[in-house]
Amino acid sequence: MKDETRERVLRAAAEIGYVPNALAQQFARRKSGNIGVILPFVPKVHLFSTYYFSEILSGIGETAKRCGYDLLLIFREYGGGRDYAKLFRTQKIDACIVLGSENVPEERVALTELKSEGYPFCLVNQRYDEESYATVDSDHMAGSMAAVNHLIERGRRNIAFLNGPEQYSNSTDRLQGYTLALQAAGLPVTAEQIFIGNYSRKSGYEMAERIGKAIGDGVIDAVFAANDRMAIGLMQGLRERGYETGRDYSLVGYDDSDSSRIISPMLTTVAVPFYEMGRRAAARLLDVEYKAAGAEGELELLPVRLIARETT
Amino acid sequence: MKDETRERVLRAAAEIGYVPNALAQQFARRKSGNIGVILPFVPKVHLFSTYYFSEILSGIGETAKRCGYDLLLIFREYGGGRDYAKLFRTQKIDACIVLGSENVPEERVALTELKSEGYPFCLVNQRYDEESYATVDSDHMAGSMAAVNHLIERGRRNIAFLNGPEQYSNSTDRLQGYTLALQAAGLPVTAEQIFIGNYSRKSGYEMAERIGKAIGDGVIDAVFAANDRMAIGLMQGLRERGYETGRDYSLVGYDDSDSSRIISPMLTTVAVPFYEMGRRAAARLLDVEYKAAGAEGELELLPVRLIARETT
DNA sequence: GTGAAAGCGCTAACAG
DNA sequence: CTGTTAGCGCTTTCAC
Repeated sequence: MKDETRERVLRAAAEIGYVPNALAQQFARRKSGNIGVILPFVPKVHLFSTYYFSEILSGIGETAKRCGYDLLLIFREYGGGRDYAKLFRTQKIDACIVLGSENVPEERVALTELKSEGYPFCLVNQRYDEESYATVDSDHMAGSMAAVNHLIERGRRNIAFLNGPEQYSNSTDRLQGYTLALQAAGLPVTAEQIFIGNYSRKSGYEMAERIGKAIGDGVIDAVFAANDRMAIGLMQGLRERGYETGRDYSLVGYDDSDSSRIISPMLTTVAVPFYEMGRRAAARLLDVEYKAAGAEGELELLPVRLIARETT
Repeated sequence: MKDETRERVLRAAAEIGYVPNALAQQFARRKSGNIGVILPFVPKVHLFSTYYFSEILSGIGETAKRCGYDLLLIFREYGGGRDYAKLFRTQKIDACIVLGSENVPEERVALTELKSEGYPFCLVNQRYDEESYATVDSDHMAGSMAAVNHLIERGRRNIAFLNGPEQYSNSTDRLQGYTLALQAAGLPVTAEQIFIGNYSRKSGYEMAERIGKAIGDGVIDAVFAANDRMAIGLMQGLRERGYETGRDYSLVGYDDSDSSRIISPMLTTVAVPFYEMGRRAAARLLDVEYKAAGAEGELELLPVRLIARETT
């Protein structure tokens, strides 16, 4: 339109103190301008305390802001439903990112529904091999192989694995990486070397009883833990039993969380680009340029990096 | 209305798969149903990584959900404006909670505007003595006194204080508590004993040079740090210089963060009810019952608790 | 207790 | 390029 007209309108608007009403805009446009972030229910732990979510969320926030979207937080609750599609039907959100998704029946139902109804969504840090959803994940298989290979290079031969629950692709990916690395090195993979926690520090701590015994018996000389929290809990538990990293066993964690740098000895771990994962998930949903750039594949796998520190 | 009518309507709605449109509801009601949470810009640190915000946010989320509100995250950006009032004018939010507020001119302007226009908002963990805003804070003066008294009881006499920037009431409150406790014990308060960091681990780490020297000179035998992150950074820095807690100095942190339990030796600290603070702030804004119960005062001060651990 | 209708403040489509 | 107008899907008010 004519510059002068624009001027005139703008001036008039300023004069009467006009401010557009976002509610009316959203209504008329039939777009909420919100991107929903679905957060899992984590009992006891106040969710964000986990480094993991915090970083991803920050990444999402950065991109959402850049694209003119607001971030709507959806807290799932204990035993609460997963009617993600309803959020779209009621138009509360235009797109959504699912964090902490887990491969259980009701989650699969919810995601299938989202997909079949054509709502834009993206998973972060969880893959479903049966079904192809837009996903941003990191290469945890490679990360796990790197962790185990690192232990092998350090001369360790009896490497235990402290994994998380199998409903997370994170866990199964790591198991695969662990197994592959051992096999490649010609080392046996035995069920007795594999322990399952729940990614909490407490579960790592409690595992110290069994793992400590195995170390004492000389059947384990290193542990690869599927996240830093469990690694740290384990380290503390083992210390109480008189076992020290370095002297009695080597230890590798996963996530490169703040804690891994704080504890002593500092934890060797695998750095995951959580922030970047959040950014990409949001960009895929919101950023026209990013879409145009052809992030074709349904699954993006980001590289991870081993960070060698004192526990190895 | 008649039960039968209700039934009939509900049935018809189910039949045609009717779902209310939240956008239209919000528009017609002139209520967004959103509570905004304003997050400070923290350079470098991806905000949520801080235990502090994570906990508060979880508390807000719990209450918002209970009251039927959604949580809209507002990320401030570097150098970005603080036009909080605009969020209300555009009707994006019905109420808001300001996290990480800091006493600087432009923030005061923004808050004054909110108040003068009568928008409902609440500050968390930051007080303004000049102006009375709805606020939920913890009793950091008492917490600091408890920390310092604890050191005194342990026989320490030359207690340094590693504080944060003065634009946070947190910092000034702690300074006051520190000062009061020393005075009550008849100990001198000298400027040489007071150090200022910025609440980051790095700033604590860097302070180890000066504090280490003071310990070496025998003029300091204990440090009270205004948060755990700085305490931990300091501890690491001092360790590199050959000073160990217990043997060479005592140390008290603040926040009772996860990290305080993870490091070794475990950090004596002050527990702050962050989660509860978030809950209350939200309840004050949203919960009719809570309002009715008469949370009259503009300022709520929650109690904190000293947690004695190994560093003292 | 029920039905009808007038907005809410914008967007988008269309005529001038 | 500009001005006009018909909705968007609900809530609320008002008759009945």
